[in-house]
Amino acid sequence: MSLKIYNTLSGAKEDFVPLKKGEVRMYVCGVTVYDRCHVGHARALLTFDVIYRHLIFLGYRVLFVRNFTDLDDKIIQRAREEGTSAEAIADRYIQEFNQDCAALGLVTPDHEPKATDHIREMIDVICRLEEKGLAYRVNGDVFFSVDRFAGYGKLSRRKLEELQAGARVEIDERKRHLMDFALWKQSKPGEPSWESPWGKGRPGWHIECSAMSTKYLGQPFDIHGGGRDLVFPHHENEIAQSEGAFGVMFARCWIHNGFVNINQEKMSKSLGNVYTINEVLNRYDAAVLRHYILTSHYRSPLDFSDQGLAEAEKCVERIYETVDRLDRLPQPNGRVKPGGGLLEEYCREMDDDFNTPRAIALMFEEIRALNRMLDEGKTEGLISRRAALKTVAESLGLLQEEPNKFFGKRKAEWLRRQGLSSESIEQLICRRDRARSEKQWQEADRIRAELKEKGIILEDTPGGTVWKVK
RNA sequence: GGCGGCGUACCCAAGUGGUUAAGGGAGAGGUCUGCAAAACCUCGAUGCGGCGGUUCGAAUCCGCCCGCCGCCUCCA
Repeated sequence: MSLKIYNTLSGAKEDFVPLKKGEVRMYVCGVTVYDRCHVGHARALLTFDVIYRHLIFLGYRVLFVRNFTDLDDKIIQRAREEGTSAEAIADRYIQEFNQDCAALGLVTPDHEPKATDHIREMIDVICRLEEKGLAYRVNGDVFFSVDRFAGYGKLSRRKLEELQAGARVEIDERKRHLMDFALWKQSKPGEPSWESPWGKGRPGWHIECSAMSTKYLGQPFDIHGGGRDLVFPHHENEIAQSEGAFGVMFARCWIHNGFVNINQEKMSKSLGNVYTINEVLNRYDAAVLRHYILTSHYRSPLDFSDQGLAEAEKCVERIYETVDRLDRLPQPNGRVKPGGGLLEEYCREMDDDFNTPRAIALMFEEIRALNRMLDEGKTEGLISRRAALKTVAESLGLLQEEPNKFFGKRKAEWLRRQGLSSESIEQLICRRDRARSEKQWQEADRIRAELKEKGIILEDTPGGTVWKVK
């Protein structure tokens, strides 16, 4: 049993063997901080969060780096529009990003380098490229010379001729080859700029990831990830720069997540169909969004919809309900060894290119089995199976809090919106219980209907009446 | 124009050569319950966009066709 990962570089699932035994070095392209993050970002973040969690589950030490692109045309433009500095824009959206990540329950990378903190390193890489004849200057700009790098196109499986034939890029006459790209740009007035061997300017987009990944992870390193859209040109160019500069392989395994669509269309600002993470999390628990995203395989396109979110919410409630039931069983002292076979099956599915839909299916099969045991009062093996279920749910990041807290949050939020107090509800429940004990069913049902009007559902359990939100 | 992907039940979504095509949601029937709710049980695609082909055997491989999408330009 071993981990297999689909490697964009080879176009096939491969056995994953890290460079150093027991240790994985992973770099994931982060965000350009010029606006709020949307569910597309959430998918990328969650995909690599789960990949990270599975690597940890397998017992690897993981060194995880995710960058911030805080230097970019869009940031500069935004700053101009708002009459502020690029730095202020970047800072604001880094903060927003950190809030989103915390709300999503993501693990924190070991390093989150910012491009602007690594100008020196980028300049060093560009100098190396110049020395090797892979870069050339035009006035204050420096370009990478794609046809001097033999492997250009190997990640996106494109040939330079094909790119040339179909390119719709604006032709920059100063470039030797149409696909040459900027390593360093001469700064225009009012733009952020740094001193360099080529005069005042700023780095091109791709060079930051080459410089920062190598700084924190060395070269080569094990996993490089990001959204599908980054395959070309971003990652292709990173490879060209890094392998060109250092003469050794850059990243060994490339992982790319699929896109989020809205009604079969790409989510984009121009189409006006963007859901921000914040908007979704105002309406649903983070586990709901996570569950929704993980029920599709990470490489498939995912169609985002309100109906999908609502369904995911029911699934997540089911998980928490079951864990809640299980948690009422005795809690033995000391560690319980997870049992029942779930862990092995879970591992097998996740080892197959992170098949989270299958992993979730297994979890629900176990949930059904455990609920049945609880219904029938069978307890043999239940404690260890509970431990296994929780381990799996935690490893997927779907179970990050106690059921009480999960349901409590929803109740509190509902009460706040409805302007109700929990006391008033408890009171009604008390009255109903009294009516029930006196077999005044009409009165009891009237109170239940009254609460239902307010979106509150009652459950009469052997341990008393509990209430839930809708 | 080049490259790549997708089309599985009412909806979402696994499965990529071999017993009865996962799982979830919705729906129907049932158990439990004063009645409910939750949970559990049962049912649900003789068929995997269409047509051919390869094979003892295909949702799964090949060809063609139809429909949809992405990348080639900033983009998760």
